Amino acid sequence: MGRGVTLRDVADRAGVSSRTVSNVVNGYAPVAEATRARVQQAVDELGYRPNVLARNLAAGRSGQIAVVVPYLDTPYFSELLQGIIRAARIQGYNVLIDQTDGDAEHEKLFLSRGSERLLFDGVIFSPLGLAQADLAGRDPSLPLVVLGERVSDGGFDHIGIEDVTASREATEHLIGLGRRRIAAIGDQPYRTGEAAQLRTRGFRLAHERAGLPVHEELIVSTPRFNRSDGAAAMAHLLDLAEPPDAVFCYSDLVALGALRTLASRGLRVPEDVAVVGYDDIEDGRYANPSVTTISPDKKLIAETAVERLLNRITSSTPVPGQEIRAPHRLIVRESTVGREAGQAGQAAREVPRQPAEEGRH
Amino acid sequence: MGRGVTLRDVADRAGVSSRTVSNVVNGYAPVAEATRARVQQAVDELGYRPNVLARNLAAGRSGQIAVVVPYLDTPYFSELLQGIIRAARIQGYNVLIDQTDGDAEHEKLFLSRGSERLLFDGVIFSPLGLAQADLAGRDPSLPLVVLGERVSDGGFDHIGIEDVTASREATEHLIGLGRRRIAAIGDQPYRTGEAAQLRTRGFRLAHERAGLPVHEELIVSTPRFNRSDGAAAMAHLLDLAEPPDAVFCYSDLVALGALRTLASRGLRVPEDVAVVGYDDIEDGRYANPSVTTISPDKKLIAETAVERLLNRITSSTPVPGQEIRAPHRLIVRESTVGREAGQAGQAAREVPRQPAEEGRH
DNA sequence: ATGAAAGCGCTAACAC
DNA sequence: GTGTTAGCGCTTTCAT
Repeated sequence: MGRGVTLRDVADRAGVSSRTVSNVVNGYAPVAEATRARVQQAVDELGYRPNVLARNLAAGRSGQIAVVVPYLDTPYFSELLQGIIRAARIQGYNVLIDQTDGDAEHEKLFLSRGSERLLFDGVIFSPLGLAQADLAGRDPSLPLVVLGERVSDGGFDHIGIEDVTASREATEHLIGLGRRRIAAIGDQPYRTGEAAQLRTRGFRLAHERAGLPVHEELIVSTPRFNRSDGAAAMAHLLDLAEPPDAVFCYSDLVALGALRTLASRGLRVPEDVAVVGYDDIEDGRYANPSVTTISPDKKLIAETAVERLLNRITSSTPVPGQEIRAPHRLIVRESTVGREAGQAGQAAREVPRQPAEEGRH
Repeated sequence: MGRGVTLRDVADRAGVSSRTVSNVVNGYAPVAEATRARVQQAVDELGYRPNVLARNLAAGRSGQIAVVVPYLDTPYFSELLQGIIRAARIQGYNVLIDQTDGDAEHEKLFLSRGSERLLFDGVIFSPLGLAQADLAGRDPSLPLVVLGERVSDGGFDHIGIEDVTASREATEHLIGLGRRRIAAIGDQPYRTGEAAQLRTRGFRLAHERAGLPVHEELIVSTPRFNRSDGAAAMAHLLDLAEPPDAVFCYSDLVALGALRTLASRGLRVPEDVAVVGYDDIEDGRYANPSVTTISPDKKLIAETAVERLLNRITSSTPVPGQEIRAPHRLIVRESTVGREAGQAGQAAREVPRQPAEEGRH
């Protein structure tokens, strides 16, 4: 049953050469209708299945792309991954997953090793531990698309949203609500925390434009962007002499953690503290209260990443690196404006609604 | 830089045959120390990297396993996947991901095609659309481990938890709390809804043992196990003349959706309605209220799945299919017992605690 | 302990 | 249009 039936077997059976069988199977060169039928019949009878490995070896390509993310169980990445897999499959590519746990060494290894040469034809990479500078040490022959906040050096494509703008908008939303002691959770002042730093910049910029002072003690750093970090940071903020009346969280996960702490302390959201997140993961839409957030166009990011990468892979001439900006929106939900009157008691099949949506960019 | 340096190049450089280089690189046969050093030096100088494809073709294995799940963005699967990738990597295997969207045809295709012969050496498969019977039509030569609620037919290994027992325990927990109108969300009475049916059986069993009647109108079916299904089902239940005072949800996602509806309706959890979930995903631990749940040992499931699969792959003799039961626990959290006194106002870095934990099985 | 050589199964020049 | 054939880069008997 398909075990070990080779192209040659089919060729013998059909009384043609392996070349012709190859052509029939791949639809490459034109083949006479009579021959094609004969070959096809032999293929069916023998249950022939091409050996992908051999094909790839001969063709010098693997038909696989690798996706490297820090954490797989982070909703943002799994949602992105889902889009990437769908897009890749349409183009006939398989997707190999690697998870780095944010470890810089692991990430570096992945880029430097053409090691797995031919195991994958290109990489979609979402660095975390890696600093911009580390990207320089990569294998230049490896087609690469980077997601997140690194900047293209010309040798790869980079896709991201306008972090500074988005963060400014998020903060302005809070300011517009009349909040004046606004905290920020997620800053990462060290070398590789570039995403975080952009968000902090936007946070400051919003204050600046509004002529408001930034309360430095309300900017708290976290090692990661996850729930427990958010919960701990929120606890810290609430223990301050003058706690914040609003929080801009650098991820929805952080926001969810913060909400958890607020609930434990018996504080009301948004009355006592308004909360904004970042990423628009599904958890945030169903959280209680639902989370106001910056929503990057993940589907577009995924599709563009695949498209650019395949373009790089198949192009015979070097492709100049592009900086690509994906659009984002601020989605306003309960964690900043509260539950709208009448939202309780809806029709049976109705899903929690997003009270308002404001398109930007 | 690594482009096209072959074994033969290294051999020439070191003045040995390619056989010897192969031995050195793979550490197979014993090699004289002097030769090994010379070869190693040539390898380093030339920046030689083995071509995985060629190696695999020659060796007749791909060094890859495929993992097939219905949805990637479902936390339960992404958490599982994370464990699988880690375990596989330790054994030197790469992981190829496929997402079926629960489509039975897609799932069937995957099993029947030795199509991608040699693209992966085996499959870890979490079927959803596929019924037990469909598993029979698979390529018998493909090493297979099935996760979830199908039963091994002897040709593959199956890993799952005791669904009936777990569901009974979850329901008994609710009964023990004095609830008498207990609903169940997630039943799937059709052919392929086997996981759901087991849970419904456990649900009934608990009632039976307690000498309590099952309120049939409180068992509601859902197409999937996700948040929106849970939210809609809960809305339906609340619109009944006699709404439930407790709900057993067949996944944490369903529970999260239900919680969302309850909050929108202004109902208190657990005072008005107690909620139990299934899967123990991270969202549930940080939800507000945190979700009491059945916690399968995901790490063990992932590791066992990889171990069994690799065993199948490397074994020269046929391995009889095994039925493997992974342990589970009922983890009691706020959604059934409420917030413990004094939980509000804890130390800064403290993460929301699980009020109580009860080991079972 | 090491070398020579035959494939693994397919693709793609190169001929006819 | 179709056959011939030389690899793709590595593993692996079989000698030595």
